[in-house]
Amino acid sequence: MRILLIEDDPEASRYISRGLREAGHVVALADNGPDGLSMASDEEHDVLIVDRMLPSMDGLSIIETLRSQNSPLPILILSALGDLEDRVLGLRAGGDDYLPKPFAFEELLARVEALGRRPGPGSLTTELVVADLEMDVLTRKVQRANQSITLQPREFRLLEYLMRHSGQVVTRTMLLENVWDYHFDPQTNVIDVHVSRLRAKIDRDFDKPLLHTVRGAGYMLREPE
Amino acid sequence: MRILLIEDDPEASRYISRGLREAGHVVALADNGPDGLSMASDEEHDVLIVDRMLPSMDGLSIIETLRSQNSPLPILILSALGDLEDRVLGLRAGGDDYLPKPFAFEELLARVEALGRRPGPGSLTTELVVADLEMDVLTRKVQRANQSITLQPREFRLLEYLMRHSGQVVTRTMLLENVWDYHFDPQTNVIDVHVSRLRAKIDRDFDKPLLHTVRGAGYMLREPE
DNA sequence: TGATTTTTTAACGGATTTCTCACGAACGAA
DNA sequence: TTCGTTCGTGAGAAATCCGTTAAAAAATCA
Repeated sequence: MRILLIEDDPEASRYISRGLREAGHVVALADNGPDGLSMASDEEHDVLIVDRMLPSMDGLSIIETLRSQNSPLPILILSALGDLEDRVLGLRAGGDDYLPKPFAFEELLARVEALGRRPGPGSLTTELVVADLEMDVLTRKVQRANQSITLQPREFRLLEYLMRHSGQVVTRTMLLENVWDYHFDPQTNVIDVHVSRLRAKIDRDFDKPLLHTVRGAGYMLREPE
Repeated sequence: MRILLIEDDPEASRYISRGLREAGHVVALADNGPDGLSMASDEEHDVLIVDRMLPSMDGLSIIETLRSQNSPLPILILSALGDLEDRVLGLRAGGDDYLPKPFAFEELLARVEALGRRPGPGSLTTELVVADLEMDVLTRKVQRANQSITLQPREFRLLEYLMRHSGQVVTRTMLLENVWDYHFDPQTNVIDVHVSRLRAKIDRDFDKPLLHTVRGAGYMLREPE
């Protein structure tokens, strides 16, 4: 795997790159923000590891710049700040994972490899189609049978997730995790309520329902027979 | 993957175990330290997830005890304490990875799977086949001889478990643990009832039965001669 | 800030699923 | 065969799950 490491501290840099190489990866180094950014823009790498704090250009700025250029590169943020708030900041800026320093090298390796394995955000399609239901993620337009449908933001995320997993059963846990960003069970029926409203919009006025409940398991969006 | 979870908070416990099961793992639960420790000593698990803070016996003590018994079990520590000192303590005690609460469920999953040294969810078998009986775990479709079969959720779990252990005798205890999440004997014939109904669906209308009872021992799903 | 929109919670009914119970059948040992 | 045990099945009871509505809470925007 080709990994780009942006890290100003030479000692940390040597330690990390050495370990990654031993694990069979190809590592490129940048010891400052601007250099790192231009290297990252080349799209020659599979994963970017970036230090949160850099002298000239902050790690977060690098991430923001890359994301504004629509770079799909998976990014792991290293930081001396371990608190939740900082984690959230990093992930909001467009980071994919966050590792507080100091860390066990194994942990770094596991996360980097996990990031590299998954298809980056850039590889996502922006136009989703299931039967006569269509969604354009960029313009946020949704149509069924060429009739335009207006969705609330949460309904939109819900439908997007269902469409990206059409033909599969989507469990409640998956929805909480990916549509609500809840990492616990809220003990309420939020999901049911939103599914109900979504149904009213995409299924009620049409012949064949697309959104099916799989009792005891979750929901499934699928093409009618 | 067989995962042992030691967690006293029932809500967290339910949430985590449910998600792990949905990802295709087999989860055993302990809600206190001593129970967890004795279960962990059985060497029946591939990964241990343990809460750092437990009422009676601290998570760290469990880890230390296991390590002193030379257990090689990979251990993931969950903790509300996110600071460095606590991480180091945990890893020193013999933990392999450390995850501060709150966490994204997918992060937990990725780490657990990394620890278990198995390729991620992609390689999990989602299509099970025994003779002319087929199950797709993702779409929840079950067919025998290309005839579609509708199962209730519990029947589905039961059949999935039997198929994943086809050719082996599956005991009642195994079923209670893994299909019902019971860690005690309910003193009723739940299992018999469900096996009976499952048989009606997968065996009754077909020539060769696949699901056999092994008197005094349990059941076995296997290919006909 | 206050008004409006959006999301979440709560309550309840209906439907489905699961469990329990009772009893009969099958099995194996003497 | 007979007896004790284990297993299978049908039917009803109990528990659970899901959908809807309305109202409260939170977020957004002017």
